[in-house]
Amino acid sequence: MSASEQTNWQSVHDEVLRRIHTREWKPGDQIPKEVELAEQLGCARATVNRALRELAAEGFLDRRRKAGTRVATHPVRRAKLDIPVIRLEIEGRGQKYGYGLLLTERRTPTPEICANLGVSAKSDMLHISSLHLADGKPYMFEERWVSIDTVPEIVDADLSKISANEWLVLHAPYTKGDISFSAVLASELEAKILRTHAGAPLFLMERTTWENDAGITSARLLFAPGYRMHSAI
Amino acid sequence: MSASEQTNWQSVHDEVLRRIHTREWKPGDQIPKEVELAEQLGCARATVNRALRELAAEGFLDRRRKAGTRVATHPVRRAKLDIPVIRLEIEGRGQKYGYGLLLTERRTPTPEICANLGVSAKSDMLHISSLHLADGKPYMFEERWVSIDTVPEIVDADLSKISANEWLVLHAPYTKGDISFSAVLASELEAKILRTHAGAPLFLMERTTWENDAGITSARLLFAPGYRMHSAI
DNA sequence: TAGTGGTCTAGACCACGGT
DNA sequence: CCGTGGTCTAGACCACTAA
Repeated sequence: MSASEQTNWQSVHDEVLRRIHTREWKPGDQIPKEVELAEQLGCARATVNRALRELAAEGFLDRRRKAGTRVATHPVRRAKLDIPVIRLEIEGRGQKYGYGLLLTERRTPTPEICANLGVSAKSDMLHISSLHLADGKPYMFEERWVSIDTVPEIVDADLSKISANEWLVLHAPYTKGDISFSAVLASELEAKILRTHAGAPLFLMERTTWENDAGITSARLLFAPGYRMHSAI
Repeated sequence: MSASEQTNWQSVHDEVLRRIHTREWKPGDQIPKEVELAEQLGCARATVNRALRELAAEGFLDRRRKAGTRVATHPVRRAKLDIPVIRLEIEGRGQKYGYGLLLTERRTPTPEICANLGVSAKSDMLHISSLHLADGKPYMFEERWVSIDTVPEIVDADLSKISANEWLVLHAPYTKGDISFSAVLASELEAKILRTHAGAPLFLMERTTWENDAGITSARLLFAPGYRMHSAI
């Protein structure tokens, strides 16, 4: 405690976390106010503030003006999922990335897609199906709709060379996005594409993005059997 | 720019994000250094630093000493998943939470659990099966192993009243955790418990936690068909 | 209304890492 | 080496909110 030489915000962070872990401060307990902690630990209040702010963001503390800082009673753990471009995810594991464009068509969207993106049924959209491979094996089947109204440049992109996902990342930044995960059964067609059998359990990721309420894209990403998404908490 | 009245770190954050979104600053571009931005926006360098630090944490910027700050070329999106206690997740949606303990037994773990937790095959563990309900319907089936060596107090807990998950949150804080998500098929037993049919696609969440390399618990959480986990990005 | 966290400032020094 | 971000400090004022 007082004997520590280094008094940077990280050491304060770690010290507070230690006291929580050792149950010196229990869930629900009020901890000393910033000024007191700063005195105890021999640093400026701003330093303590930085440490406690991060701990609150990590879910370990609840802070409220006037009420003080308390150890979270139900430490909501926040898993941070990095959602990289698929190519980088595969290459990052040392596998060879492959990509195949299966279909592109320009047409009006299905009612479901309209609802997702919040666009009219007459929207001009690009429908893209593609397959991503890892070491030559099917890895993920992507079905995507892109709003041509919002991103007109997409019609000039060569989507046989660069995946729609990657093109969009570079050319159409979004301001808002939704992502969801679930489990589904492979249909006949999906099974064929992913080289598995109908009825196999597939991990499904659905993403929709907007630029200031203008729908950009809605995608359905179906991963081959055996896929696991993981993270540290 | 100069006309803005409010110059807090959030306005700097938003202004920089705006310049990225409007492609005034494109992926890979170097942006002005902190001192320059502080001058431009009429605030202290610390304020700019705070804003840019958050943007870097959000994945929009890459920052390196001496090399300066650049717009991220592949904006890795970070989805923040809140992993609350199941009871709160259900109650938070306004549904009635129910819980039933199916089985507890004290025994040595399976080889798979040993591998997950990194413990010996002779460990003293508690094996717990339970079912969580939302509005009376099966919601999640939990199968959990808890190390009695690491958390001896668990044997005195009344797990018919409080779920092991919730008990652990209150009494056994962890320092490290893994979480993974995948899709599996329901077995006969699992189908019966979740009141569905064998072969249904189920969303599986697996969690393992440690306290300084001492394994605490490993859990397999099987969600009823139709479960979707989602998040904003 | 008063106490607590939230933030800003100006200045300083440090640490990393291009050149 | 030396420029850039990373951090600390002391002090100040503000904003929220419990009492």
